[in-house]
Amino acid sequence: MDNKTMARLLAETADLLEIDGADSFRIRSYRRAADAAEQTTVDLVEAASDAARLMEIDGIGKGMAAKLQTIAQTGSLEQRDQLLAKYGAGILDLLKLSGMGPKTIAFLWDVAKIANIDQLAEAIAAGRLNGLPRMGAKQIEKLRRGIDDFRRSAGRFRIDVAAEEAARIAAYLLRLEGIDKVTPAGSLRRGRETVGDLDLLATGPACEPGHTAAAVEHVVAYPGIHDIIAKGENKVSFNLEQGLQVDVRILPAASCGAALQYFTGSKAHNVALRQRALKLGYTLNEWALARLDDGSTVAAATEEEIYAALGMDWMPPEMRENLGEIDLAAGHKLPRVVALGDIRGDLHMHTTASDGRNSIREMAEAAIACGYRYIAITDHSKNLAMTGGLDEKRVLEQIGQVRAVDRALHESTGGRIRVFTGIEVDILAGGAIDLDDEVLAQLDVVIASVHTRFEQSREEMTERVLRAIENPYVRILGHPTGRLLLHREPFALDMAAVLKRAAELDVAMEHNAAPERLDLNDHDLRLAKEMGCRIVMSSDSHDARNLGKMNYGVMQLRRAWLAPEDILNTRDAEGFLAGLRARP
DNA sequence: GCCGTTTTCGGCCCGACTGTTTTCAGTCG
Repeated sequence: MDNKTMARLLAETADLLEIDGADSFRIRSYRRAADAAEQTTVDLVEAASDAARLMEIDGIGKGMAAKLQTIAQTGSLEQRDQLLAKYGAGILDLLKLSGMGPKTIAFLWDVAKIANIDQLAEAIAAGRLNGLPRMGAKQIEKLRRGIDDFRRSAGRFRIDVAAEEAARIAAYLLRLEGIDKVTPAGSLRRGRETVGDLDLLATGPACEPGHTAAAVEHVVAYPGIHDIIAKGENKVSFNLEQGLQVDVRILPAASCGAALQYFTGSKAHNVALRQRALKLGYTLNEWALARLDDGSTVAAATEEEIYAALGMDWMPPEMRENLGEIDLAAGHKLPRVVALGDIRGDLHMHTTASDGRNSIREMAEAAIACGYRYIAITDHSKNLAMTGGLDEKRVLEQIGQVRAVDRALHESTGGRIRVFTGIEVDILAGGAIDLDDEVLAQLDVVIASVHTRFEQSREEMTERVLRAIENPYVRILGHPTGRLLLHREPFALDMAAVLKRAAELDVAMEHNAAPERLDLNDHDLRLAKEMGCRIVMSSDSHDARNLGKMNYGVMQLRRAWLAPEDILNTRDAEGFLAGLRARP
């Protein structure tokens, strides 16, 4: 049991209590405790032996400490179990549907005993929701669309979630003497936003042919396994508790490169590569690149050798989608794609002034530790009231604070870092911005983001965003598609029109590296480049610890073949500011 | 259920937007 799981149990209890109509402040306490459990660096299971230690954590009181102890001991929580027994496990899925909140769920359970998504879909199809209070045609249509969205994403996992699982399993596998290396392959390695299953390649003395029994037994003993799908001499497949399927392949070191290449894919890339191999008189499979005539191995131990034997340069996994990379690699003309180390500044982050967890100075110091040369502090503006967003007066105060930190750090670190002032303003109906222009004029970076989801037509949504970026002080369009991965479809937005206008107005597009967002997808990013749109990579950190975590976002940029020069914040501070739209 | 006290109970982030209303409940951030 890790902190994350404990946090999940508390959060689910909060959801269930909310559906059950419990006191809203008590529910908030569970949410706070769940957040605290997820954020804390204290190992909760270890600390559970001493309630006082748990209570030192902000948001954990006497009651929560006792509950955490129970979870640590029994792996479960009574309130949650009872409510799940009452409503069924599927009730929590309903909460994931767009437009479905606890009140609606409770209501539908009361009047129609709807307890999961299938029952809701069935009730809609049978017209049993028609005529119910607050259930008009539009509301029902919204729920129907929510179900479609949910089902489309079912079975896929966000890349960061999958990567964490992969790391956990890898750490476990490496505990066996004789497994030296575990490498993730598949869509995880290619940097897809979501992955359907995990491919892990294990090598080492215990993975050599004829000696894999101990390794196989070690794999099947992994504690997180829900059920085992297949178990052979060099492959074990299983499902994890959360439904993620994992294939662990046990491979001889000699075939490592061939296997890595083969299982990384993509399928289309591999098909094209095998065709090329055949033309050259070779055959390529997961064991080796071999000669067709006598079957002798040409290359197998590393990917580089295999690509080289095929007359090609090695390429990053993100590029392997058969979109022209094979010919380019054969002609030694692969473009250099951006890497994490190219990013020199982070332009979107929050502090305790709104909903962040750290001060301006702490963010700046964390940025230095990441090797960044500049950051911008961009708290929420007043319209996002629940985050404690800043009004005009507080923005002006914060500008002073940021400048002071900038000066102080400039002196103490010898110009190691620049701290820019900024704000993340909200785009209101009609494209209005929720802060006065006179205040915006004083900020280095103004990010305009759409936060609220509107059930508006594509035309109206697009118009709204186009209006917003016409504001002369808006320099970056944030959350351009407003999507949250796996939860919601992106806003219906004419991205081509938005990108074109942004390019004309010199407004940069933000590619938000937060893995739940990754605001622009592969297609949008390619389009942005085509349109000559400036792109800014940012972390949207609410915690200093997330500041350097742009790896998934950068993988996305690489998938779109973007070069360092396509990204504004690969430049130095002056170059970055100069690349942004000029302030009037 | 947590917190901070005026130390034993009262306060706890709130504004925009939608749909179904006809004055507001529910969802979202």
